Amino acid sequence: MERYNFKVIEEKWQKFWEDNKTFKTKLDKNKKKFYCLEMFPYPSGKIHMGHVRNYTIGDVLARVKSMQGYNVLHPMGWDSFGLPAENAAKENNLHPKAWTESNISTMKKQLKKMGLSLDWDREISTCSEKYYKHQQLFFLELYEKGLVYRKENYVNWDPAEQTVLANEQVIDGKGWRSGVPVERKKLNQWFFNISKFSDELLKGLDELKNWPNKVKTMQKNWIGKSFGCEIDFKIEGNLPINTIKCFTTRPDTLFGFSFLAVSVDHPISEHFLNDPKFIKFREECSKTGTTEESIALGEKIGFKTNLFAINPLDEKQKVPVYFANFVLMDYGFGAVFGCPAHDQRDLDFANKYKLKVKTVVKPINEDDNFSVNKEAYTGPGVVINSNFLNGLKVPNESIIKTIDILEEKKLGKKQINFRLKDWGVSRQRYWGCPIPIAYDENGNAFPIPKKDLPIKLPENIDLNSKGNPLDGAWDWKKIKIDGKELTRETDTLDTFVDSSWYFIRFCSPNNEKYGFDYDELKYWMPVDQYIGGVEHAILHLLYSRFFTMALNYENKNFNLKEPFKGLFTQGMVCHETYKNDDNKWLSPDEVETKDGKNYFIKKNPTKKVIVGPAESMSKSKKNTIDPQQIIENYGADSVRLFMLSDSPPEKDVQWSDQGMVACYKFIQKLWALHNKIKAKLKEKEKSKQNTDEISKFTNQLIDKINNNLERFNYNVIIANIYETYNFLNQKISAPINSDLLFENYKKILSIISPIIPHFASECLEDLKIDHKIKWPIVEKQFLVNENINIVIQINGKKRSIINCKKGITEENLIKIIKDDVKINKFLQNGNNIKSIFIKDKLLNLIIKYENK
RNA sequence: GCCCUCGUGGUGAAAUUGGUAGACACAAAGGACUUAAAAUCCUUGCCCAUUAGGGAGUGCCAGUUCGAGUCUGGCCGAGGGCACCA
Repeated sequence: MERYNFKVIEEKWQKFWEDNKTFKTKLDKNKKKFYCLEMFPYPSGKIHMGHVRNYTIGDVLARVKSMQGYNVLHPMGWDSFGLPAENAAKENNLHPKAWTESNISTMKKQLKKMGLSLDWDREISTCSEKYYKHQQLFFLELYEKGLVYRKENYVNWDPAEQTVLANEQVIDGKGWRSGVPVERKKLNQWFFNISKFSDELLKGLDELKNWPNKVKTMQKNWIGKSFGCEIDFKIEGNLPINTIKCFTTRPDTLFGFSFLAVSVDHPISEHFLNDPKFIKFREECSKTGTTEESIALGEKIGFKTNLFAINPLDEKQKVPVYFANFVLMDYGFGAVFGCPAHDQRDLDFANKYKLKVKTVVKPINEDDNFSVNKEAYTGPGVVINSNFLNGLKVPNESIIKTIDILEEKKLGKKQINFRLKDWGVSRQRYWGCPIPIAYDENGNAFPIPKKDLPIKLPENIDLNSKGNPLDGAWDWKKIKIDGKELTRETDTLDTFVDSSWYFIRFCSPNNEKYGFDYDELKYWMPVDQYIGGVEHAILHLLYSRFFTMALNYENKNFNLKEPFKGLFTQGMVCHETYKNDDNKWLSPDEVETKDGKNYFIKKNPTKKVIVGPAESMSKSKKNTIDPQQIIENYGADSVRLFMLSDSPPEKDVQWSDQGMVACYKFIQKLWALHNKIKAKLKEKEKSKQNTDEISKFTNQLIDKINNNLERFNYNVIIANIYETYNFLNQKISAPINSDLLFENYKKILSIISPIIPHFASECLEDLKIDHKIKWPIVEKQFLVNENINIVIQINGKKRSIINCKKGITEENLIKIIKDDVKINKFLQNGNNIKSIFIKDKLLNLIIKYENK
């Protein structure tokens, strides 16, 4: 027998699949569809282990569904706009387009080496004008529907990338990609009106039964719906300000009112612009708002005005008005009423400026003298010290009643507020989708006529200019529309826009007229199973949901609200980290170990290596393993097997060289077994011995795997396959009926084929079985076992296991166990006062011992 | 601070509805084959016992139950998300 030569065999089958267009998909209304999609990659240069894991999980599912008779759409493309291309262009003096295309070509080859069942005829690339021309048209359509608008706004400015970031892209006050503290800057920006769909985005989550709760919770928190009311506070003072509007979720604490705080960007600030002290205060706020320390400390600072706010429920109560750094202009009305006793933030502020703290809610168990000093009380209880509100139950009754009172007196009204803000999509960079808008000399915006689309990116451009290279592209910028001289918008769209509809494009990737074809959209969408990293829980997944709703808005033909019916978020691939004594990262290639505990530097084996914990693979920590190397060394099937072994797919998996080798060896063992089986089949054995055993095993295996597939327990499926090997390898030495062996082995091969497709195809061909094999159907009669193990417990403790006929009665079982040595001794000195009998499973005898 | 998830051998982990805890694999130790190594195969796995067997045991403490990894309450620990959101 020859060793299994994965190099030859994998190449052979990959060529076969490509030549035969095995995975090409067409719309076929007679067949049930299944749309399986993995998040498409950014073409950074090479594929990484994260891709390998993601695409293996998806590929297994796509292949299984296809074998089960579904018409499977399983496409792949490239999220190919983005800043790294511009940076690489500067470094290597290579145009972003050339750099991107070269990366795509490399990565495509790598993906093909994995043996994925992808329909490459549907390949798309977001940086291609064939793709983005439709995006520009969508932009104009949304503009017409009023879902896109332009406004001057404070934005998150990333000084390293010289561009604007969306709120979602700011993490701990830093740019999500650059890691540099974000600054505040006022700019004219294009926005998508995502907040219009706040409620819909929130409610839609309830319908997504096949989404992980974790992701739904994250989106729910991000949308941040809160129920409360708006209140107009009357203002007294020497300025022409009559009222300030506030939003509050706790109107029931109005009698604890002690100050009113507004944002420095609040409209009333215009009355203070002549006050140098205020200007200075405002500068301080914009600085502290984004620096690291201020976020960590959360220090509250205020600027006292000479205005006073009047409590609407008690006109005698007048409190000072402050500007405060903690009040955000873009939430609520940019103003809050301060009740320090029942809000920690307000309490911190009140303590700093020595403001009154009046307790108006007490916990149920406390008496009326309860008072707050250092810690605000935010829990449930009863309203006190609040005149006509006294005695109301906090929170539900008190809040609803107070709102009723305020509405009745026309002092306020019920209000629901969302945390979700509109999505700023303007980016000051070259390598992105141009925004189809131009301006006249007064800055008025004009949409570019649809017939003039696409607006292509100019290719000759000075990438070394500061800021956005498009600003200097005068030939491109100047245009004439209907005789009017206009200047193009030079900002490009956030690349998250590109990925917000690519799953729709895959349905009709070659439709030149429009972004999709309604017939195809209707057949393929929604995506049945979407698979990707949990890091996109909010950004990409929320934007995609919004974009789908926006396309659906005022369009009866579209008829799709949620793009992803099922979502699965896989864990990351981790690896130990290594450092030398200069605290510099070392790659796994640079270190070696003999005992698996102590690591040394390869070039200098006397130097010890500091081993850090396993972290997700990243270039900066140098703890990456190059999939290409691994595939070359062990083959795609081995890597696929390893990616699914050991850890459940939703959890992080730790890379292990030994684990990888074990998978490689297992395939070799499977090949040896295959050859033994092949030899056995040639014997044409007619034996009827143990004929049921192998059919039972196979059918129970199929049943188990079906269940595990449904629950994404891929690691358990791999364990089932190991069990199968152990079983067959043992049974093969005894006589087996050849016909039965063939039938069952065929089923077993079909089950493993989605996981290790090259290997399985080779074995099938070797036995002259058609490679287009179907997923086996469980023959239910084999799921039943005639003999069964029943657990015998004495006082709840396992004492014996009895093998007997299925369906045995309690009486007969008791008769049998009386002769069982292990059990008998427990029955000797006691009375059986009770027994619990679970048919075919368990018998628990409760024995009372006397004299004990 | 708030919200969510998770704690099972030396390691990664299994265990549909409460019913044989540790499947499957990695590592380790011992053994077989071999002149030797590699490869392969077998055994072991916490405590007591020569064996037979027994005991403890799923982060900790209680509870419900004939029976708890699984259910309930409290505590401890780890990871993730959000964070002046009024």
